[in-house]
Amino acid sequence: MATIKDVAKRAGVAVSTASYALNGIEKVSAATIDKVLRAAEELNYQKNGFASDLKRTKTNTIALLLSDLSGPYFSELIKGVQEVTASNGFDLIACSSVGGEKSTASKFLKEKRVDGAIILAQNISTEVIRSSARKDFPIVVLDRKVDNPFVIHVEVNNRQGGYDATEYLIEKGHRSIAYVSGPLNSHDNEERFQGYQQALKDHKIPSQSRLKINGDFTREGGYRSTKMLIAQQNLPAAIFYANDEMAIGGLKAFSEKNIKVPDDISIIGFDDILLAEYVTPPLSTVRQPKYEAGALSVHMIFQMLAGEEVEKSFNLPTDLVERQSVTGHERLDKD
Amino acid sequence: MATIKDVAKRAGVAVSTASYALNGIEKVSAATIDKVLRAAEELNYQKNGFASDLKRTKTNTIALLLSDLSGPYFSELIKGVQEVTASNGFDLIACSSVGGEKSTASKFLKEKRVDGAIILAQNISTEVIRSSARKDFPIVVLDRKVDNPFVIHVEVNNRQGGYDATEYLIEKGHRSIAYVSGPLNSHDNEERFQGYQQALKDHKIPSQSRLKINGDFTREGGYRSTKMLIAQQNLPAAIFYANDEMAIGGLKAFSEKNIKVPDDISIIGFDDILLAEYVTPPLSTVRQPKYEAGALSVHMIFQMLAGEEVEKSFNLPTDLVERQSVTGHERLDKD
DNA sequence: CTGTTAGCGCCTTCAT
DNA sequence: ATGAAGGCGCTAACAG
Repeated sequence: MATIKDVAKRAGVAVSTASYALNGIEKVSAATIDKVLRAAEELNYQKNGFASDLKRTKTNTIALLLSDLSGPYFSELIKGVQEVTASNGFDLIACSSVGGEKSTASKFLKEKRVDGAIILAQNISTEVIRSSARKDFPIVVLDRKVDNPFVIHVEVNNRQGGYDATEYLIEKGHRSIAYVSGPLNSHDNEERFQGYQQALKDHKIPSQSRLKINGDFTREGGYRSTKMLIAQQNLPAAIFYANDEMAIGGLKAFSEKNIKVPDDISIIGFDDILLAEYVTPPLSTVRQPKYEAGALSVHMIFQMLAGEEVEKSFNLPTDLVERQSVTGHERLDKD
Repeated sequence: MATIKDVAKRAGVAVSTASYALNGIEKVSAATIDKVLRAAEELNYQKNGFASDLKRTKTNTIALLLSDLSGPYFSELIKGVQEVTASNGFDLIACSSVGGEKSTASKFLKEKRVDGAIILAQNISTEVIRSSARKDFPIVVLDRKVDNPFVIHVEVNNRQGGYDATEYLIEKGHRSIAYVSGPLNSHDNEERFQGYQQALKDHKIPSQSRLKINGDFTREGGYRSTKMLIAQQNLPAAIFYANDEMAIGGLKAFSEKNIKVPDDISIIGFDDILLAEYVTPPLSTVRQPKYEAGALSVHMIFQMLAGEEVEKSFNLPTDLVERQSVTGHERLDKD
């Protein structure tokens, strides 16, 4: 591989001159630029990005660290991040944190291979984040709290979202409402659950522990939980699934048992993933402002990078989207 | 930021010793390792990834260059790539090529910031790919042909897939079959179209140019094309959409005009995206082995990296997946 | 087992 | 306008 040295030699100039010419710095004559460019062309010269970054101590790229690159869930978020990043002339790379501590994502964090990072990946330890963030390496976290002046929190208001979903069900006349939860260590899940509890309480509906059941945020988990609920012979009037994936799993369980949604039971999800609109019946859910979250995150990174004083915590509102998985008719409740 | 020098000084050893200790190279005593690690800990030392890569001239990471990170279409492909990459102890980063020549993706290619790359991004020029690939930087392309001994082609047999889809429609008794195409400059589209034409020919069905219409691979495009077809008052018995997105757009157009699929018209797509199973009616389509393509791609990169002699071109078979958008009853055809 | 040292390829100050 | 030279932080001979 040709280096800048080779180019300089071939063009018959000093390395520094070649560097100037290559980087378009106004210090060399047109003739020299021409010579250098031609030499570079002939040698098929490509600059070595690392050497350059090392010298500049700046990469002009930010990283998006995701627990799973292939998750369709991230689509909108990525779009938000991507657009803002590009419009600021920065590069964006995405990497996955499968593998936990030794994942690519952790490595990028620890080795400061980028100028800033946005994290949505449970399996990266808070400790790593805390010890990596610093003035010239701001980090935005979307799924937790980290105690460090250089990390910014962008959250959606999961609690309010959970509250709204539950209250919506209540207002439709349902009183026994189950909650199919995500993993217990999930902050998001916890918040949604708090909202659910609060809504129940505000409407003077006693919460029953048998109606809280774990679905692990997966479609499979939602399917299993729903089957259990069905097996209990005492179906609630409505179910609030802590995310859409689980709700879709639930839909499958119901359809297998020939239980009609929403005629026999009302269900609502959370997230508003792409699929929600296409399942049968179309799933009512709580939309998360994912695009906005992504865009805001990058925005904050740039502000931090510019040394500006910024808000450290953001809370984005959710929207209830009504489709057809909830009805207004209360079914006969036996409890 | 603390450097290895600081660590060495604090531990009271030479830099090389610190380096050995930090990298777990069997050359230092346990006591020294301990001293160094402690010093590193105290200084909150993090290695500078660039310096390290620069020195090693090896990054242990491969890049996946996609035209759009947020496309749900890539999900399975990414999964295949990710798993194989991880199981080989390499890192994976994904980046987008929005922005064309000056995109992050192009930059990664040109500046050799990774050890190998997998490309599925129309808007990266073949020229850049050709001039970047070399012995220590193998590239696999999923969407074109590039003339360079260090680029490998992994293709899905689009032609056969197009043929199969068309023949399937023919066997179901349909004779007037429209083709809603993708962008004309798309290699994939062209192949699918060839397959379509060939099947028609083999079954002695004349192809009519009015039945070929451009849908641009987008849902919107499929919607528009379908409306045009409907407006012509002379609907074909079946439509082969060159991808699922367009077919889903078509479904919308039909439902608006109250035309029943598959009773009034049969349609088939291509890709088998996640949604295909969930639309109404579930879409029959041609599945692309995306996971396999991803896995195979990385695999080939590793082989190249290991200096092995390898096959330069692969052609993966497609599967026809029957769902409910095609019927066996031919409708009355007027042409 | 530990220390000295020479670069990796590039950028950039300083001198010419 | 151009050239010489000193690092950026790290690794890996080589010497002890």
